[in-house]
Amino acid sequence: MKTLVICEKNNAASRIAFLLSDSKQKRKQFHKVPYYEFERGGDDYTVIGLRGHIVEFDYPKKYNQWSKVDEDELIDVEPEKFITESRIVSLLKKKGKWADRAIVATDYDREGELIGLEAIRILLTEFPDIEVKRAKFSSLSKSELEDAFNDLKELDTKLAESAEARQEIDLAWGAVLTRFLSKTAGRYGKNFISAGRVQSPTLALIIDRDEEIDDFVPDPFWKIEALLHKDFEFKANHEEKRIWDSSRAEKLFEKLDGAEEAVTTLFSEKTKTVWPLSPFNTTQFLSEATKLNMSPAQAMKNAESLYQDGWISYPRTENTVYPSSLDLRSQLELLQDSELYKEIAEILQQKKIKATRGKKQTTDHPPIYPIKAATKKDLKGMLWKVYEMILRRFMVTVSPPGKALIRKAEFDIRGETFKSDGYQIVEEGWIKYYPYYRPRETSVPELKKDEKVEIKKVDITEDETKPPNRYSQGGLIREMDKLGLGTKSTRHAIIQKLYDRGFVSGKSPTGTLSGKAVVQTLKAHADMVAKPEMTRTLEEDMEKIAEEDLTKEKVADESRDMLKEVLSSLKKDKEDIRKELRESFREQDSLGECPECGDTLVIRKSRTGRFVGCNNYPDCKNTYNLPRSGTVKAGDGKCPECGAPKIRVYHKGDSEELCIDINCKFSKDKRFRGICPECGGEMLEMRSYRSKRFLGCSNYPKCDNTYPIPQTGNVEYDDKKCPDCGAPMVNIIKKGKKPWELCPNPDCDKKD
DNA sequence: GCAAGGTC
Repeated sequence: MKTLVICEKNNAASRIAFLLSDSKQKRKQFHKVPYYEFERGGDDYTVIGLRGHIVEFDYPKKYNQWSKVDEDELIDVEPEKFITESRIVSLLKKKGKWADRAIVATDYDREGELIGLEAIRILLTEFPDIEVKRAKFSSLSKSELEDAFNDLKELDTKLAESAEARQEIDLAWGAVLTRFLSKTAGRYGKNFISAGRVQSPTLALIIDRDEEIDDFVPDPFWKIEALLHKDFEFKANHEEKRIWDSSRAEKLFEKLDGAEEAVTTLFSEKTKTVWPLSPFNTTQFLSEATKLNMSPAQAMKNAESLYQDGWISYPRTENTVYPSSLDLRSQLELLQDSELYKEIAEILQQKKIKATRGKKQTTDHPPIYPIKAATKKDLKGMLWKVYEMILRRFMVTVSPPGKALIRKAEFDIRGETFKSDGYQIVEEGWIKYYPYYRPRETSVPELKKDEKVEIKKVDITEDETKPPNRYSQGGLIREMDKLGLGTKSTRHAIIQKLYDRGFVSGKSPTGTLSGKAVVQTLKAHADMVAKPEMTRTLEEDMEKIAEEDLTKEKVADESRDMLKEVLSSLKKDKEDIRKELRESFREQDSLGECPECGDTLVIRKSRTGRFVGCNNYPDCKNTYNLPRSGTVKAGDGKCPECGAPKIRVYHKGDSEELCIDINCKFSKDKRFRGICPECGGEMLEMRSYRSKRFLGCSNYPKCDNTYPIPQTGNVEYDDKKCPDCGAPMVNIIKKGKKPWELCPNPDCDKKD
């Protein structure tokens, strides 16, 4: 029998072929798509890896013009499937012609079932006689695979259909709401306003937290602290940690002022085991990566690249328990060739190597761990940082626990009770391998009951209650995980999307005016998309579809009816929504006040690029040119030269403040680097379309003299001219290196 | 120029 095996991705295909053939598989290619062939039990096998979904679910092309299609009409349009991976499809067809049987061996989950079905549908349209089977396995181990292929099941079309229901619902709600909001606010092109089942509740989380912080009213309180001394200085707090009443605090302090001796009334100490951390799954990895100063999206990008190049295991996993098939000792031995060989050697000295286990145990993939040893020479920059964190996390999970000494002491000072809590690491264990975790230690000396302790001083300090913290990006990933929003593969991208749309900004995402306005509109008219419940209901419905208690059609129709109601409510208040959205976007995009008419200056797009225009156009025709590259935001105040607003231009890594009028003296002075030796004009520092900096003559296009300057390091100028060619000399200042001076002119003889 | 879900 000729068997075609269909896998979720090439990596899985290669491994499955390897394991089923006892490494006798042959790798082949068709239009650069790899596949694998071997013989097993007298049958011929071909294994193909897909690339996740090979078709895209979308509306027919003729509905692409937003202005020509009413959203009401769109709700009832039946989407189609478009092939997105044509090379894989042609390989499928070529092998379909050859095969008698197809075995779906994609990931054993809902989306995997649909990915398999998509490939099968393509096969069956041309070769309806192929027998279809499903291999169900939850890890890519030899024994599981053998079992699965010896006991083939049927493809679960109901499960796949439940995933299709999700696709239909997500597209309908996403497209209808996105188009309605964008059209209503007049935001077209890449300025569109989006909404969706996952992104909108996530945005609402951020906005809600912002509101909590804005509405927070701090409550003042006082605390009284004694500085004691035995062997060393340590602190003791009054048993009332927060004293709300100022006069009571005052009285207490007066009572204690001048006290010289504290009497120990209680002392206890014990040691506590500090257990090592559990293995990394995607959520925990991304959340930890915040400590590397990386956004989840950047961390994921680096992890994917490490995975592609064979340094780490699959980075998209929910699992926090290593499979029993992973030999921890030999894995550590293998990793000894890495930068951290010394630490790994220490860990290997344990008689027994045992790994910690996290709470989540799934069988999709193993937790993230390093599969190949790397040194700093192999990996640079952020890649190394991410690899090191994954390596150290793996080391920690197989390291001995630490020990902490916990001391509690209570004192009597003039009839008042004071308390000290000590926490000290006495055995580092795993902690020394993991610099990302630094416990806060406080020392309390060994004491005896009734022992008298010297008081250095007693302090009273005023403090106040604090609002909750903003979500860090890592914290947001954890919250989404908890609420079931998105998946391990999509959460980082969803957060990135909120940034890209301008709904949030800052390192810890904070809502912008437009983000706030969008959430407000959705809460008023489409409450369900702004809440995580929509996902929860959808999950329940999908389960019912898979179990045949509901049909996909029924679920989709009900959802469409709900969407219709939401849309009519939105339409009823369209004018209010328009006002609200426009106002917030105008304020957000504002670069300041127009000096001609007092209205708002905003960035406009033209065919050739961008410029600043007045919101009062056509009544006010005031415009300004903008630099070609960089992100432009409102600056701080007005230009001292001409009174127009200042702007701030952001480039990767730095920013500069200029007058909105780049031809104004203020802007020119800021960019002035010397005199052009060709025409006597001014050499200004400029940026190319790609944000590359260079020196250009202010008389362009009359004079086209330019000089390249270094892209890294700080560049300074000191009015010196090159003695040879007259170009302004450039001083380059790089971290850890002596500053050096150079002539930027590539044609200059003095260049060295 | 729409969503979210796979994967590169």
